[in-house]
Amino acid sequence: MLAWERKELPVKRKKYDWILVYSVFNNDNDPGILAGVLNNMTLAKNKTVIIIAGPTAVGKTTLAIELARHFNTEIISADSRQCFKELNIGVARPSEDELRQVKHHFIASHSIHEEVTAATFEEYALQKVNELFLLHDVVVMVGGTGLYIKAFCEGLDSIPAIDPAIRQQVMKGYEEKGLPWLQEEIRQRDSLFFEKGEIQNPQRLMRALEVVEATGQSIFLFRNKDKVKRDFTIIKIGLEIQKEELHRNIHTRVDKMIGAGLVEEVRSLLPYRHLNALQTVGYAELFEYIDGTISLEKAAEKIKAATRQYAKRQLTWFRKDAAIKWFEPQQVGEILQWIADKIK
RNA sequence: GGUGCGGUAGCUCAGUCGGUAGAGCAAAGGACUGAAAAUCCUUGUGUCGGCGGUUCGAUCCCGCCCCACACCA
Repeated sequence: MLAWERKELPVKRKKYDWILVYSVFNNDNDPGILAGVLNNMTLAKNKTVIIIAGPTAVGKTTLAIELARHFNTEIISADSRQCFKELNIGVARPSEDELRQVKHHFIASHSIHEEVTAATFEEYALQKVNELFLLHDVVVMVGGTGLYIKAFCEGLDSIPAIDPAIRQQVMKGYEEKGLPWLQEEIRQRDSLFFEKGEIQNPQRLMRALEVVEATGQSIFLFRNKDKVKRDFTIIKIGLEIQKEELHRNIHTRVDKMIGAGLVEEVRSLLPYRHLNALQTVGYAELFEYIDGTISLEKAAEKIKAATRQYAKRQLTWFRKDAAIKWFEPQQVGEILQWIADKIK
């Protein structure tokens, strides 16, 4: 067991490699590892991340495990809900058995009480990937959260961190005074966003407002800078199946989740229903059932519909990414062949 | 068997004092750089249960029939 492997080092990633070297020197005298560190620092260009994207219930987990075993490597999940340790059944976390087969990261790694965002993921995943590159040439990333994958591949714009007090004040204003207030604030402070932004979308308006308040600049002025170029190769694979089949998968999976005790899982999270992490398909609907507003059958129906809609949004997002090569989940041979061609 | 209430979009229902109809949800398409399983935008859809009658004109009024629900027998 490597001494550094378990530690979450609270450092910026620029310094990270040096800290690794330092800890390897101090805690581990395996020369192979040291060579790996040095090798990684000088020859990072030969490293590859294989990303598997696609809608929920298409079969991403199974393929990811197959690929990770083939390359004898580990998996970084890119899923905005499976990262919460309190959420299990409802977010279709990989089974114990699957997690035992291949080591996963960003699964049950955070708490619903933490603030986890695309920026959190970008930092976490970059750090993890560099760590894994010490021992592997290939790392597998799987997930359905398009924005997280994008943040990992291209980076987010460097907007300064916003004072939580400002954020709270903006959210409070919206809760109390509603959308017209938000629109009026934006009209006065950020005319650029008012003209070109999503003026009906409270979340975007609030973000834009907190950015002008904190920086004095329109959020749009932070945009469109050059994409970050990562010093490793990225291969993107998309999984897709016929819509009817996907819907069938979704429906049977929802029934299985409820059979597996999802209602109890949700009931135990009732005190935290206001948290962002619980604004999640499967949880929101069962809160209504527990409230007595709707029947269990109705809740199951709503979960199925919401999951179908979610899958559709994922597909809309991923389809516009021209870098993705699409396959059916069972085309493992073709996928491996395609990867081999890209890597060599 | 009798009485009552209803039959309108895929679903739940509104409506037309007679001039062939509209909401929500679902569906389809799309957007989306610190909430992203979130949030937001756009777009259909109809033999108005059936058959007759009255009327220039019926989904609406009248008659009969069919179906569902409730109650009474």
